[in-house]
Amino acid sequence: MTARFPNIGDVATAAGVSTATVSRVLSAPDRVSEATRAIVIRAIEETGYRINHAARNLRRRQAGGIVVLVPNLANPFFSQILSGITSAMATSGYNVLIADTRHAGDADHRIADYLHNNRSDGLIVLDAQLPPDVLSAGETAARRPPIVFACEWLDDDPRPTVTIDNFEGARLAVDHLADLGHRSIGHLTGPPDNVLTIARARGTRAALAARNLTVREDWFFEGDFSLASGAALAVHWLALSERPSAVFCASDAMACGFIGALHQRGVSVPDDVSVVGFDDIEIAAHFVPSLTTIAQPRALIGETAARTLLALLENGRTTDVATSVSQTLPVRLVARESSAPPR
Amino acid sequence: MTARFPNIGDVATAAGVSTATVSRVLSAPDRVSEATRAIVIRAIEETGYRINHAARNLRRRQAGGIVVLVPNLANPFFSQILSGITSAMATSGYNVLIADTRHAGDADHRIADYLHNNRSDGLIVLDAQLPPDVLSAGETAARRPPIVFACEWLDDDPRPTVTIDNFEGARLAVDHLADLGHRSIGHLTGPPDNVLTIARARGTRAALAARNLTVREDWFFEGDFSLASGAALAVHWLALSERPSAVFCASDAMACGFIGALHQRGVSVPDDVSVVGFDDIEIAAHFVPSLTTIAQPRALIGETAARTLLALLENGRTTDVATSVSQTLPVRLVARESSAPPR
DNA sequence: GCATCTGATGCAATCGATTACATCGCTGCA
DNA sequence: TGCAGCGATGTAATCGATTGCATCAGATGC
Repeated sequence: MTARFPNIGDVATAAGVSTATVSRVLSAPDRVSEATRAIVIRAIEETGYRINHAARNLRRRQAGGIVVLVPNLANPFFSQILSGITSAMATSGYNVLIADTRHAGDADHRIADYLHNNRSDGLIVLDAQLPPDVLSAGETAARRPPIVFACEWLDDDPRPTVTIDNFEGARLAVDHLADLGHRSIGHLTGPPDNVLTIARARGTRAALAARNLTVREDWFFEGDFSLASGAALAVHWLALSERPSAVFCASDAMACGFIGALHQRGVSVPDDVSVVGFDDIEIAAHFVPSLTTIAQPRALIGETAARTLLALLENGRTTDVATSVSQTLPVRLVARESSAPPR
Repeated sequence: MTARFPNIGDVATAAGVSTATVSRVLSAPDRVSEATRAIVIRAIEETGYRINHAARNLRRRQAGGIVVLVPNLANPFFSQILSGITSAMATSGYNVLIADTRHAGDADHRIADYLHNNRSDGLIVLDAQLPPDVLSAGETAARRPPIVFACEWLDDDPRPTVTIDNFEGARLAVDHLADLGHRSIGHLTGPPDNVLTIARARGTRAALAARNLTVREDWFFEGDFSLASGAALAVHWLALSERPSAVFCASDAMACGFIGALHQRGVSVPDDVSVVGFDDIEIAAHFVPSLTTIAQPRALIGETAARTLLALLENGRTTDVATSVSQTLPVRLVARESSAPPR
């Protein structure tokens, strides 16, 4: 019914060459004489030929795409990392599939499916809390596409990882508050088994200790990085008989939720309590009050992860060098209105 | 070097049947006797067989995925729509590719590539401001995969579109402010050639007129939906000799940017000026002050668009019915702290 | 002038799943 | 008994690009 799309054979006929030559013009232009190449390119344009990726991928025994496993697409923190990934992947020829690991529709078997070679050529994993059997570097790993971890990581895992220095970030936050004169500092954490939570909480404890400030367990509140959890923890904080004069939140979202809920209850930031966030998401600079936070180079994290994966893929095609590098990107403190000297 | 993955032939051998039967178990289970089906399924499990999508797509002459064109991945407004789309697509077998149309890496030719049938089986377009030749329903359209527009649309375009009632949303916002007693109401718009901008501005003007309130052109400010533009327009607003007592912003992001910048300059919301946003993004409820806004059913928009596209794809396979429906989803006002009676 | 080499190109097998068509065995009816 | 009909299954062509190997023309060397 509908006219067939031109295929490589049609181009070959139009150019008066064989399909092999057309294919070479597409994938290895150097192996074709300049004159022939020009003719073929013209024929491609005239026929309106578009390469059929399914056929190419089948023959090349590849999937043609990489998959990004992200814990929560709706979190603006991740969208900018995705931006960096897609930007770095744009010219590579690989498709970028994004899968929300916490999403109902994306059941476990679906994720496991992505881990299979003929579904994707590689993965960037932003969620290290997936079931261990899914991510383990175990025996079936040979059948799996290469994985690059970003933001989160698995302890003692040899695979390449792109992270920031979370420990240092927490130290910067606590030092900043201590420098302002705060002696009582609380901390809102992420989910307890999360590596980021652990690293940031350790950094917080270490920095407090280094400043000779007491580490009070009842000033550590367990959240989950979300706006809602920050708001919920504000209620717990208000219920304390003795409240810290400053709170370091393990994410900007929690910080915003926390400040918002305090505001609803007539508690003012930074007058009544100073707040420092983590991430420097876009809203941080515009929040009321604007949010002091630890900035992560989000786009750079994404780009770096993507480039590392591309290198792995390239490597896999040629030699079998085990490219395993861990890259730690810098964080910095951005001081804004939400932190001030205690009253 | 690496052991080959089991293919459909290996499964056939293991089960003692032909590849055709295995294929039928996979794609048309009804056409295989129950006994054989059980044997084949066992063989699939034993061999660890995974279907090769490249081969299937090649044979079926399809791309195996749909593409979502989104103007800005980093905007949280879109991420929830994407959530809805991926959720509705999860069980369909189609991959979901996300392309950021405003992103440097995604040049025009790349987008045009997606518009070609053998690159994607269908598109969901959230950005109606792409170059007209890219989206036009013109002569080459037959060679193109079906398109569903969502959020934004092209006027007089026959293709299916999922939107909300922007005109009504603007009316709700203005009526709310008028009900509170505001007689002078300004409006921050999106980019001037955007359909949403136009519809919301028309709704604003109509509602003002219906209330016998003057429509003052110097109280209409041109933004671009972003946080930064909201902040920039706050400066312009402050420069007015006569300021409206309320401002309706065409996006929550602009509203937050606007309020944040006013706060920096000592102007308080809602005491000095009431603000209403549009979208009800997650932060709206947690902002300081919490933001009165027009809520859009974001996940539902995504799901509806996805389902419409799936219906189109299904249709295309059987009959050639021109499925062309426009669906308008409801909006509602969420009153919060940022709007109050004028002083 | 002839053998050899090199670069360009063509031939044809191949990747793995699907599906039109053929086949086979069985039931049921005349 | 014979044959149509039907459900289940097998055979083999097919989708479109890639690539190992063969071929060929022209250049180079002796």
